[in-house]
Amino acid sequence: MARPSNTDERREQITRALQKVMAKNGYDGASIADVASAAGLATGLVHYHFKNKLEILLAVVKRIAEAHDSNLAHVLEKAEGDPVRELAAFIDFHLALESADPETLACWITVSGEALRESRVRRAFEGAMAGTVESLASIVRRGVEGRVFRCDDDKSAACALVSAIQGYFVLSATVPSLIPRGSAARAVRQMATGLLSPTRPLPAPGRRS
Amino acid sequence: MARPSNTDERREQITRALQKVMAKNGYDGASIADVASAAGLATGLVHYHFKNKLEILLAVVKRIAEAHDSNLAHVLEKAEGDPVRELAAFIDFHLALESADPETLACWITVSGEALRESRVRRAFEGAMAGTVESLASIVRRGVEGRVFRCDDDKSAACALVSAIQGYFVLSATVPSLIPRGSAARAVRQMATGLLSPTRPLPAPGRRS
Amino acid sequence: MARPSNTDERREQITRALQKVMAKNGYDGASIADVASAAGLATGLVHYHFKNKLEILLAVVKRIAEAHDSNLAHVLEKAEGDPVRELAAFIDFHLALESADPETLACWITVSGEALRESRVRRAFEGAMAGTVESLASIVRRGVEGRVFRCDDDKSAACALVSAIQGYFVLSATVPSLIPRGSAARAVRQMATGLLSPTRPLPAPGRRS
Amino acid sequence: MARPSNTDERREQITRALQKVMAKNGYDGASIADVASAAGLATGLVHYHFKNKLEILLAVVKRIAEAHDSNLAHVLEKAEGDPVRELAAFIDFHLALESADPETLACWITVSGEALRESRVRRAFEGAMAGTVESLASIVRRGVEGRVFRCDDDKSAACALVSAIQGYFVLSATVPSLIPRGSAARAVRQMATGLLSPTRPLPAPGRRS
DNA sequence: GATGAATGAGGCTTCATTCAT
DNA sequence: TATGAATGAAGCCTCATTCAT
Repeated sequence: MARPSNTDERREQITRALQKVMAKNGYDGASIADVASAAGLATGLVHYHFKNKLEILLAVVKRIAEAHDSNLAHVLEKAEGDPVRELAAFIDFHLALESADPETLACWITVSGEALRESRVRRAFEGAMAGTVESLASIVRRGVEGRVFRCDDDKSAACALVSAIQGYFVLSATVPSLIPRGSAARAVRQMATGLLSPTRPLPAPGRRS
Repeated sequence: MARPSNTDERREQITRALQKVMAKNGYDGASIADVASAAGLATGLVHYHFKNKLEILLAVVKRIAEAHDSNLAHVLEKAEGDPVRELAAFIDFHLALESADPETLACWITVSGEALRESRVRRAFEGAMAGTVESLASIVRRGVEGRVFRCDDDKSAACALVSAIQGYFVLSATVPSLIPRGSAARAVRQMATGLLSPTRPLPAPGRRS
Repeated sequence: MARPSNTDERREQITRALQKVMAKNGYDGASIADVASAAGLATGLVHYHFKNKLEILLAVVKRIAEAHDSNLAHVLEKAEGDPVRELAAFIDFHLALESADPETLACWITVSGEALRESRVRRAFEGAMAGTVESLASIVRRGVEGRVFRCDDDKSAACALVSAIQGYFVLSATVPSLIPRGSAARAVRQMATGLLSPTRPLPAPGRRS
Repeated sequence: MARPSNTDERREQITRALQKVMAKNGYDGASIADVASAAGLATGLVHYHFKNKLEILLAVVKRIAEAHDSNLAHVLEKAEGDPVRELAAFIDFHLALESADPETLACWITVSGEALRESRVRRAFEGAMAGTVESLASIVRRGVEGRVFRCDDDKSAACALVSAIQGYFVLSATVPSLIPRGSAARAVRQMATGLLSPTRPLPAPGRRS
């Protein structure tokens, strides 16, 4: 008797549309009209499915974070619990910049900018970053336990590598020509070496040492 | 009878004002009215001294970059040409986050966001980043020449360390609680070790090894 | 197979809901969505039972007027046809403000505002007021016939007392603190005294003494 | 050197415009665009001179109240301190409805409606009503002191007459045909008679006189 | 140089009403 | 009857920029 609810689809559509528009125009530059039109919907419908623009942004952050976490988990699985290979996979997963989705990248930089001033965005951003840092810290910790890494502060080490990754995101999204082609993952692997003094070299991507 | 031109003062006032307002509200969120009021000037005057809002932003970028470069140069001078001490000084200069000016930090993150979509901002941002990378690359190069570092790609190494620094900027401005207190400089020094295999340890700040 | 029509119930539900919402938010401030939700119905259903928002408002006016008239009639019955007691009952019925339903009161003020500009609301409002005035005029008339009142214009007298009552409605709904507690009915009874068996006239303006 | 400020004129223009538009369309029905166009100004200018729509409404209330108070004071002056004449003048001033400005009248009813739900409007409305009541109460008090009135509660009496006046406002603005032509002032004068030198009281409800 | 009023486009949001199911 | 998604027109407000003085 009633129309079946398609709210979830619509919300997904709208979220995707904001992500796309925001990557090009920024958050403030992404008007609801733009978003609606990118989603192929009427303007009013956007506010039927989202209370306001900020909620869409939060949905975008959630969306990106969830996709990231799930992809990362998938990649880590292949390392079969070996911290050395996990670390390498972690780095390569994040810094295969050539094959990265530039839209998501730009969006993420934009999100970090909004996190500066909107507490709810900050919270969401923080959650995502904390999760990523913790995920890496756990790899480090297991490596230390297994005597393949040496490190007295896994949190700091994880945070440093995540910072390097985030910094590469910024550079590759804004001034990619500054990054020698293909150098990112390799350099971060070397930096990880400095932090963790691994007993055997970190494997390069694709290679299964 | 002509009044002495005070254009430079005014431009400086306005630039400083945008920097302040932008740190809190972002670039789009910084209205000319806000800027004028923060500068203690009338609205109309802003557009007398700047063609439009973008020009003020470019002036802000220039201002921050120049202050950065000059401060960095000053800090490096104290290392008396010793690449090892210069590298340590470079890292400490950027990552003494506790004493950093949060306004400038937030502003810089914001600028990187604008660089994503405004070509002139991107160019200015790129210039600043390129200068910083090159400055570090030159330290590395001289270290390699003097056999205190080992590294076959100074550009990549410099870029990696600058990325790490930029990443720490983002994290410290948005989710500072994620960074173990005081860990940033130390961790980056260790990462530099991995990149450059220095013959003697990088000195901690203040210590003259 | 036909479902028994519940249109009347639904219309009543919706009408009650508008009355409630309107008391708090005014007519323009009462969105159909608010009304539907207050009625526990789906939005679309409102327009199934009412052509448009105005029709609901008219139903509200009708509802309030009918309840008023029926309650008033009931109260007057107790006076057993004695105009003096009827008059007192009429006044007390309207001005027992302490026990009045504030929702209906606010709603009535709001209706009077809409009557200013919507002819159909005005007509409905006018009908209600005319009925009330006539009901009071009839009491006065019978009092005059029975020599318990003196008054040569029952319409004017009734209108004056109804005005006083309406004025008290406005004040008690907006600035109740201005009305000395419990004074309304008493004062109007005294005013009725003046109208219906006056002692000496106040001089008209311009006349001295 | 600078343009002379004309803010006061503009604010007055805008306030007058809202009063005019609001009399016809109500407060919610008076769009800023309507107001601007009625004032012969650009839309944006309205918000340059007023923070928001509510502030304009408050200015309207203030405007009406001040004009009222000043006109009333002027009228009362002519009564040369004689309470009896002052009372008559007070009543006639308010109830010369034939010569009243219908725009202001409608506006005042509308204001009372907004006072129901907006605390700042309520405060302003209350201030105006309290002033008027007090002004009348003071007349009554002096009349009692001078033995020309009998009344043990000047506040209640003043409030009753002001209610009657407010009620006449409502009726004359919405259903003028209900008021016998020219009866308002006369009837209120008679009601004042009842309040201020009553002969015998109406029986309270429940009592069977 | 300086002031601050003026302009008008455009942004976010709300809403009455319609419609497919 | 009932649902709730969909539409698109306004409405309020902000703002970069211009301009008269």
